[in-house]
Amino acid sequence: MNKPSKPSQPASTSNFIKHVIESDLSAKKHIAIRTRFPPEPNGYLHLGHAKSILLNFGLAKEYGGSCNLRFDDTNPEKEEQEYVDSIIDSVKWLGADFGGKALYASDYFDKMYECAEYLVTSGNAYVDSQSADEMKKNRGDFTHPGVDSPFRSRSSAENLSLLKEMKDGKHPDGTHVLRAKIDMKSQNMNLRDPAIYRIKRATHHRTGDKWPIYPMYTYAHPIEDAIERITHSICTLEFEDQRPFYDWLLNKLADGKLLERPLPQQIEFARLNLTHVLLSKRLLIKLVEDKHVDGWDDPRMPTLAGARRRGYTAEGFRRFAERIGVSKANQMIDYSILEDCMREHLNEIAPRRMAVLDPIKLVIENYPEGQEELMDVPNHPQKPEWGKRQVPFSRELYIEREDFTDAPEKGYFRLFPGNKVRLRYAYVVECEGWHNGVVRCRYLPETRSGTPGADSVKVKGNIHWVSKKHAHQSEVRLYDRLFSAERPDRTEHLNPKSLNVIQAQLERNLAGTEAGAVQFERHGYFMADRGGFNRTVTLRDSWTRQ
RNA sequence: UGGGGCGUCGCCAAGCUGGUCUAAGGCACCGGAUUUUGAUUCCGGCAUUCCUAGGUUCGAAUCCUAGCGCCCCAGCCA
Repeated sequence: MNKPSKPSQPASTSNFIKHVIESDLSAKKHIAIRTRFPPEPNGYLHLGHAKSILLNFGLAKEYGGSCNLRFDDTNPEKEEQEYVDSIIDSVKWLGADFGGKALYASDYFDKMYECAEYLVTSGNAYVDSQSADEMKKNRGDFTHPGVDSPFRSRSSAENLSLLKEMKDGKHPDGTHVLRAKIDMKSQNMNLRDPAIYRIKRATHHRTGDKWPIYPMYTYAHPIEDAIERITHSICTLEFEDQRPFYDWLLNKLADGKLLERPLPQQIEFARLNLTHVLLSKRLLIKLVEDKHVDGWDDPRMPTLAGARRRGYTAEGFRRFAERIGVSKANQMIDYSILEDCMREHLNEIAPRRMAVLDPIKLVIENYPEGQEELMDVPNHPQKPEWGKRQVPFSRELYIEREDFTDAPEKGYFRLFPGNKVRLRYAYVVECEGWHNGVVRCRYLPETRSGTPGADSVKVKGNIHWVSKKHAHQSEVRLYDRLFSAERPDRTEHLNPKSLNVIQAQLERNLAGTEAGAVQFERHGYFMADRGGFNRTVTLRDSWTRQ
């Protein structure tokens, strides 16, 4: 018997973020690092978020620092408590330690507003009263510099009273916006006086109707980081152009003594791209609303809630994150890598069971009618310490339709007339033929597993079975990828065969409330869910692949 | 088109203050061994080459120059 696999211990490879952290630490810039995972509560967490979560929390753990879970709830129109709850749930499930207390950008609204007044009085921000269209027009484009707003030169006294009026709800939505005063001619579009506060009469899921104005992400995020004393603010590549503003803002505010140094540093990495999955929030919502799937936690969904029901494990995700690494080069990861990580972990933790998914009957003609035996079956062939269980054996069994053929192709070594095969953990049988949909064979009594004669007859094939009389019928959901296209971007790419619900015959030990992950031998890993089993991932198969 | 990034084996990815790089590791793939899961495990193989072309140097994936390719930016979204 093989030794249990040793836990794969990938020498945690280095990456550019670790270099920055290590040099900051050795330069004593920080005594300990603090990172953060800052989702907007406007949807369910998906596979892409897993990379970010594992990166941020992983770094904190590796360097003995900490990592905050912070909701970036600055746009009340899109955000809901339902999302907050599901996000917390998923983050915990992934095993991330955020100290048990989630933080909220909305808790800093007062401080942010105070900072805004400072910016206005120090001449670094102004209230613009152009329409959105005018602002857009005056921003210019890649080749043309923007032009200053006619309101750009308002006095700071006027700006301050206008800002206060905005805050006090004296102006309708869209009539004014607070802008940072930087450079309308900057080559970086983000520095052409970015909007930092807008008037928006929307009820916030936490602050209710207290605020008629809300800070923009661009403005809020750096302040959130600084307030929480984040040392390394890790985000995805598309925010690179935002970094100059991040630094500009924080330095102004630190100069004004509104924030403390050392200031957080933004670092960008490439987001996860996976083949065959779609992570666009808009389309994910469409899948749910148009009932292409059964909710956000449908096991086919690329959400963490769905992955969990599918049977994916947090440890599997950790291995995945370790495998794919972190860099600034856009990556396109094949979905099979994720599956392989799950398979690798499940192989270590899933007890083995027998289940016939596509049953046909097999009758052992020379086995006494009415006789039953209990076979000792190991719960995990590589882990004898997991013990054995007893599985009833009798004259009539279910076997897998695929395990019999009357016209064997070259290389096929399972059941066909004249061939011998072992009924796993039981006897070797010889196939006599096939009649009325029933496979007939004779068993060799001396070959019972575990007895001295077990190996007296050598066979290549080894198939699983379930005693017909003792079988436990159950619903099993076989999942395939949701999208057949490698890079799906519309519902037309949906795989019509992504779900196949069947009634399977399981060994009776699978009945009842036994939970968690199991391996159906020779099939794959399955997760008990809602009265049945979900196929998490199949076993590797070098035969049908040929 | 202006700006910001990125380009090392089929997919990721170390290396990038020049020599120990005829380039680490993982996945995939190809052998071969073990195996009562065509699974697992084990052992072996797998880039004279680092987007291209020049240059600097005794010596370059690492420095310089010029190209090429891909990604991101013109929300009162995040």
